[in-house]
Amino acid sequence: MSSNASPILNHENISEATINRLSLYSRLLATLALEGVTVVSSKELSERTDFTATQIRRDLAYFGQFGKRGIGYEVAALKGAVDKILGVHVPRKVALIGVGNLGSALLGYRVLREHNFEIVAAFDNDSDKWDRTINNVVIQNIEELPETVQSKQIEIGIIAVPLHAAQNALNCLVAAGVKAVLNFAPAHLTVPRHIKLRNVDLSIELEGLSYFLQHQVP
Amino acid sequence: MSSNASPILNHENISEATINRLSLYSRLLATLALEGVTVVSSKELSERTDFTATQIRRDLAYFGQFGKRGIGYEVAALKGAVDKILGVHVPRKVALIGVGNLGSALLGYRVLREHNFEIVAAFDNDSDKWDRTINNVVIQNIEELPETVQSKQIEIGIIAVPLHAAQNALNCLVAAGVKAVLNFAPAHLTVPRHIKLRNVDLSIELEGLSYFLQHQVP
DNA sequence: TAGATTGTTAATCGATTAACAATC
DNA sequence: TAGATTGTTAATCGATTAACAATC
Repeated sequence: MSSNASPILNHENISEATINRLSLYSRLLATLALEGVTVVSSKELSERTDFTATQIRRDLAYFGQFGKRGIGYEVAALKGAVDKILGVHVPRKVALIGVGNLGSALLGYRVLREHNFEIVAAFDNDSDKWDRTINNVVIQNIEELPETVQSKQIEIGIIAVPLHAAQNALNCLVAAGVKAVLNFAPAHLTVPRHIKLRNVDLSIELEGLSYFLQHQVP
Repeated sequence: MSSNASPILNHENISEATINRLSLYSRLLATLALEGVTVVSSKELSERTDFTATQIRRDLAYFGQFGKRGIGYEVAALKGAVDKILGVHVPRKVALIGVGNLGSALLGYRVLREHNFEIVAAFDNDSDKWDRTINNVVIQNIEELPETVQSKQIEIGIIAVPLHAAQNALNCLVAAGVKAVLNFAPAHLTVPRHIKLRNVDLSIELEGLSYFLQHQVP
């Protein structure tokens, strides 16, 4: 009745590339479900992605056996399994550091909510902003961060401060006890090993495009 | 006088990982220059990044010889060389597809300008928006895209439309002749091989954090 | 049963790292 | 010269792919 067969093994060594691909599989499976597809083979999945059928089967096999030989994968069940592996259904509480243009936008950003990330506290070092409310979140003094992380059981920090303030924001978050950080500042930040840092860094994307355009054969 | 020794070899097979690291080197070198550092060794660079000294020397060696044995690298010269490899100084013209919240924000976004990406045309399929001007860019009917790409020598498309319209936007851009695309829609898009597609996909970052939190040893 | 497709092993490929000769 | 550090080769490591037995 409850969740079935597939025991999600906690292999230590799943590569980040594999996890990123799982994200794409989840999205593709959602699309297929909308199209009314109920069963899909690794070959069909590969035709709609950049990945080989073998790689897809390999990625899934790290976590269990989800298919039927000779048949393929049941779309809904596989989507459920992948989402469970990713842990996307577990709600996560977030502290936002920096309530400027970007930070304010993030407070109302649907994609965060859709992934069960809830911003439950926001901080800024501009005292004029303290006690103002955006999207039901009160802006606080950064000094209150440790206590708030504790009392609200916050696991994640989002950095939306200017470049020069980013490393300090990160240090505050780590000291306050968050476990993971999403960084929007275009800065190279240093984190202790037990903290997961993910960068949303437009600069890298733009420079990647520049390189491609510069070096393509005309 | 003009640019010196380092002939930037157009190796076919530089990995994307290497290019992404070059971006970070560029940023780190900028920081070092601000700090007044004029010469730096690969060992010192490695201490301020996640990368080993060997890997840094290896990455640079793909493109030429930039250091002095026994000494290290001259910060300003190396930054110049890396930026030249990345092609960041070459101005690029951009067409924006989708002038909603995100698209409007991108029209005024400094990071694009700082990387010499100039949005010179914007398109939307809402006819109410046509002929309105944002940041000196007139919003056009998407049907005018091919002609505009041609006449304005646009190389890059930015997709800022809702999920369901993203693949169509991409198809239009490719048909119009752009060479590279930056996609902000959280969609898995299909491109011909000769087009470079880079995704700014918050979903992947969020799901990566979810996975980490779900599977970390407590 | 015959055909299809998975899950997995073994082979290959590519990227990282260690080691070191060249040289400042 | 002695010490330091690069650029590069060879060894290692890890990730992808090919091949195939298991099985629906």
